[in-house]
Amino acid sequence: MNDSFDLNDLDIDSHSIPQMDGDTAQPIDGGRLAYLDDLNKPQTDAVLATEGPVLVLAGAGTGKTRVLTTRLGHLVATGRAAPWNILAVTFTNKAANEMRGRVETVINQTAEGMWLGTFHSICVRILRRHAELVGLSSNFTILDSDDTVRLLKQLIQAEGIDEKRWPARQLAGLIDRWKNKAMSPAHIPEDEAYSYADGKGKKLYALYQARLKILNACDFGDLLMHVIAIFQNKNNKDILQKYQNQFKYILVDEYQDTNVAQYLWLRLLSQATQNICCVGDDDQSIYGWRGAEVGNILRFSDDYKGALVIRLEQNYRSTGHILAAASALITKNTNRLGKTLWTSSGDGEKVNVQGVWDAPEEARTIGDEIERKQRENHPLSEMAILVRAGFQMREFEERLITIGLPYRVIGGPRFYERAEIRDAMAYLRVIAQPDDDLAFERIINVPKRGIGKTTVQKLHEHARALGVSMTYAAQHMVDNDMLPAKARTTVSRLLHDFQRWRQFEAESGQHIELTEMVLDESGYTEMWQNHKAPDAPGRLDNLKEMVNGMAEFENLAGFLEHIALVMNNDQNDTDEKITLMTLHAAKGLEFDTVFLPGWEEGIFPSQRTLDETGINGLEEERRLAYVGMTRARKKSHIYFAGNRQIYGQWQSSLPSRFIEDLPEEHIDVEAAQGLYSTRPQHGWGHASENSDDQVYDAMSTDNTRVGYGPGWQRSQQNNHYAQHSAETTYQAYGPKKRYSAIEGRHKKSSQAHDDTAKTVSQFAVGERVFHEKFGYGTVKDMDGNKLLVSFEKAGSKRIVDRFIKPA
DNA sequence: GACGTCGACATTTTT
DNA sequence: TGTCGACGTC
Repeated sequence: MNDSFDLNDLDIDSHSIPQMDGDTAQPIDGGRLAYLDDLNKPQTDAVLATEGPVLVLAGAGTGKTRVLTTRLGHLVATGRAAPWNILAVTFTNKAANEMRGRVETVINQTAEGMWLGTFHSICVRILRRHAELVGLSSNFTILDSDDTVRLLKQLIQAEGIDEKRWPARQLAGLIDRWKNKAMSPAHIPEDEAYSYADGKGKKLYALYQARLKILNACDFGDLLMHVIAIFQNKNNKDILQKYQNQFKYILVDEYQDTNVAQYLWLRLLSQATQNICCVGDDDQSIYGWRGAEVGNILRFSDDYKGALVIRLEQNYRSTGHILAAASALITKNTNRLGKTLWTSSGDGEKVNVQGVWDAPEEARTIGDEIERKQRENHPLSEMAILVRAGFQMREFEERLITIGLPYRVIGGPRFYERAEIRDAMAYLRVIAQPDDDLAFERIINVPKRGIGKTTVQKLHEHARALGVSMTYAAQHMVDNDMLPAKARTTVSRLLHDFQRWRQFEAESGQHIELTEMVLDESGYTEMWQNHKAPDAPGRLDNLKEMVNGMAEFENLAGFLEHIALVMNNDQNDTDEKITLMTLHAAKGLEFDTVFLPGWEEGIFPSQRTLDETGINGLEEERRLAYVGMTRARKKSHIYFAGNRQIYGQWQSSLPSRFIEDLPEEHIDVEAAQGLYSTRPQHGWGHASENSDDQVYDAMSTDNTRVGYGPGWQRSQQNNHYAQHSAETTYQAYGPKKRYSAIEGRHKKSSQAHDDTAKTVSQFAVGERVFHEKFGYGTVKDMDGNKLLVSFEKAGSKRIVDRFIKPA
């Protein structure tokens, strides 16, 4: 897929690439090195092969991070390189932080000076030094995707393009993809330019870049692109050479996730020494859709002649059956380098594959299994439910709430994406960088100061006419009396405020005091104090949290940069909770038990992926399945439902083809006799002898009936469950007393929580309560600590009282 | 500026 | 079937 760019075109070939003779990658025979003691042979080789290009193919659970950190430590400990001679790049800040911590353990000293960070953070560091070479000043702002979209929206409007037909988001995606491929506006081929607004894509891209320059801003893609441009510019060859000389050893984590731009960047930096060690696993490449090129890792040996390829194949994580099933699955992929994972930890338990009637039953089954394991003292923190897509989560959340199991969702809205945080940040950004129009515009009327659309429009036009930023234009308009009296006073006051804050920052450098001052004097805090929305106090708390968090940073600039690059929400709570997240988010993590629901055609593999990217997409989906299965240490459960509601429509579904990729000897197929093996002729079915409590639940979950779709008739012929379901359907519409009668039976089945059920709840019927997820509601009924709450927005829910607060 | 209505849309996501 | 954004009205 790399034919989309051309090395000659991008001028990489103007620098000669020295060829290695291959011998330089031999392990050296040093004295006894304690940190090597616990490494196996290939791991040791990977650490010791310091010279020349090395590709470490690290299968899931084979001790990749350990090799990386030991290698880094080894380079320093043996004096091969000073910390600042080492460049180690990762994709996420989390990975970078973890690596830093572990390197320090290995070498028993701080890794200070080492260039260890994400591609983006390292690029920022380089770019701040040479910003003027790409027309920026060194205090440039880093825009996030939200800013980018808002900026593009303005440009699209200015071009008179129908924003409905050609959404800004789409253009943002397109530009991002171009940047991932290291394509500047000049590089966009004609046919690609036509993929947006009848050929205006290329022009808008150019306009956007021009606008960014005026704003003294960069988006994420630019961080890489600008550095590449600087490195490739013949007028300053010395800069690339300087970095090539400095970085004697380069390490790259998750190499399979690199995109074209990152690949080029690495090639430019590594050409002189060829001392580059890339670690990755082609079988875990799951980010092709956001620009990652598996081809980079597949091609490594061609790119770097004489490269040493080391395979880490001993798996220390999963037991035999899990590993064998996952390995069998992944061998169905054609485009891979190939590894044979093995373990010495014994067979363990087979992978459990289970068919269920529908999504509610899937959630119930998993909930029951979690409770069963909990009774056997398995910690909740060692269990995870991994879904393909976010919409699958809801079912599980509701079930876990109903049965009272604590859970945590990874992903979702992040701290720094909250409106109040972004507003506060916008004030700080304008202080730090007056040209930051996007920030200025965001808060010009927040809190309300009576600067409406008209005034903003005038500022815009004036700024464009003068070719300056809005802050400057505003000052100009105030000075030259170009605004109506009222607007003039307000704008003038705001500009004065900013000047005062800027001055305070410059003189005192007290960024925390500054922030408190700004939030107070701007009236922002007051705005939320007076706000009557139920979440207003929470927002004030978030602001406090932000201010507290600032203590970690030396100054305002440091803080702003951190926020721009580290948008993560440190969810380091180690509480006893089940983890619920997407398969993508699970990469790199591990749990004793993993639940993998929704293995159905259309969902997993995702129909959309299949439609859009065909066989490559299918293989990526399969890798995702592989990633999911290999997260489990001891037990992996796979589920598929025969019916699922999609966009409100009941649809019958077929088990995922990935299930058929799993060898029979490594799985046990439960409660689905004649179902799994006879797909698809007989459709699916469910042959379990269901107990009454499940019938109750099938009804209570949607309060009317269980799923009813084309699968229904087929399943009726051969199992009890369909009959129960039929009865449930009837009951649901029947007299209400049946509800509580069956409820009694349900209680029997969840003994794990019956101890709490005997306690008396602090709440009373009729009391108004609040729930984090469902909002406000009223207690309608109670049974011990289980309440029936009618929520204003979310409808009636049965919830254990510890999830509820008094309103 | 708060609120209601209508229509489009509906994977995965880090920096 | 639900949500969210855009738009229009009081």
